[in-house]
Amino acid sequence: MAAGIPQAVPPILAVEGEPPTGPWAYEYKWDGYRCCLAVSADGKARLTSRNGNDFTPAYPEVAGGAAEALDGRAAVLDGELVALGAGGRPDFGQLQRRTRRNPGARLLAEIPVTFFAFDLLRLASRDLTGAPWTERRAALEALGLDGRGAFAVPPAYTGDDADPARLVEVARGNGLEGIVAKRLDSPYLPGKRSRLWVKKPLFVTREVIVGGWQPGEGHRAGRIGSLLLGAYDEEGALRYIGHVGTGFSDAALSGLADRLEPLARGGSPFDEPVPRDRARKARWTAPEVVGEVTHRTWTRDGRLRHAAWRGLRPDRTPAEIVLGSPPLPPRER
DNA sequence: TTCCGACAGTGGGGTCGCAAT
DNA sequence: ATTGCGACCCCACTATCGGAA
Repeated sequence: MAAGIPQAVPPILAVEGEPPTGPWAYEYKWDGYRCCLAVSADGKARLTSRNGNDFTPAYPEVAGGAAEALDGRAAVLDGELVALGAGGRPDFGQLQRRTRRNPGARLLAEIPVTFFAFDLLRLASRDLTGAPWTERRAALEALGLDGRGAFAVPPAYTGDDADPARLVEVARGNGLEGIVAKRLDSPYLPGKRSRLWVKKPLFVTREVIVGGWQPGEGHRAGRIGSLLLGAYDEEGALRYIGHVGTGFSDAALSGLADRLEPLARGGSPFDEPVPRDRARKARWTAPEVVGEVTHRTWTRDGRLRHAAWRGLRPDRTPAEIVLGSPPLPPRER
């Protein structure tokens, strides 16, 4: 451990649920890497991931700019490392393109990252984790970090500004992940999942066509591991839109196996190539089963990101499942 | 008694580095 | 040179268990 740098604090984790009303603050939920930034008084800094890995070398503009931004004050900050893409929206795919070990200068220039500081856990020698959120927030804002170098202090809404329903709508309209509610009097509980923070992520519900499946492993060996999903484009071609491997109960898994078994066929039903490592393990089926999934966004390659199975849609026929039809807005869940 | 939080284990998309082919 | 694999990141889930409420 380098001398002088305060120890990283494991992040407090939010539970998922409806944002409470009352003595709560609301912030937007940012799509990036949750990180702890610890800075010593002599300007040394370390960026630590949620699982305790050292991200300092991968994002030198954050650690390197910390000393200047803090003007020689030792501090420990909780925040989200975010890559801002088109329109200033967080772009997780861009963030992933930044290497961990050997960040190249070219990539650094092309993909700037910003550290969104949203909590202050230590300032100089003072431990703030036991202080209420309002006090920590005031101390964070007093640091004047917002807009300095790679740093931002995203807004927090309290009092009259604090209308979670409206903030959810704003988040939806701006392509953000959702909102997080934090109780005004809450201390910071390092490493704990706590009801003091409540996150409300946004999801899209989408109907999909099942074009095959992949066997499971471990305690799901001999059963379905994941489903290969598709949808028709406007030209009537069945496009491959990714996999879903979670959200099934044991009963749903068995039901799906029964439903898909008579539809087995030798080759892919998709009208475009499925990635080779996926196709290798695939068991193809006729594209006759329609189901429903939730997901957050699309990847650059047109795959569902963070998809979860919701259930069969026997009321729908595959021909109805067309991409490019009016997209459903993200739905609250 | 019920409920909640923590944990383990399954699955996804993605990137990078390294070893095997 | 290509491929496969693991280690990381983000994440959504199910199933289970023990302790708190």
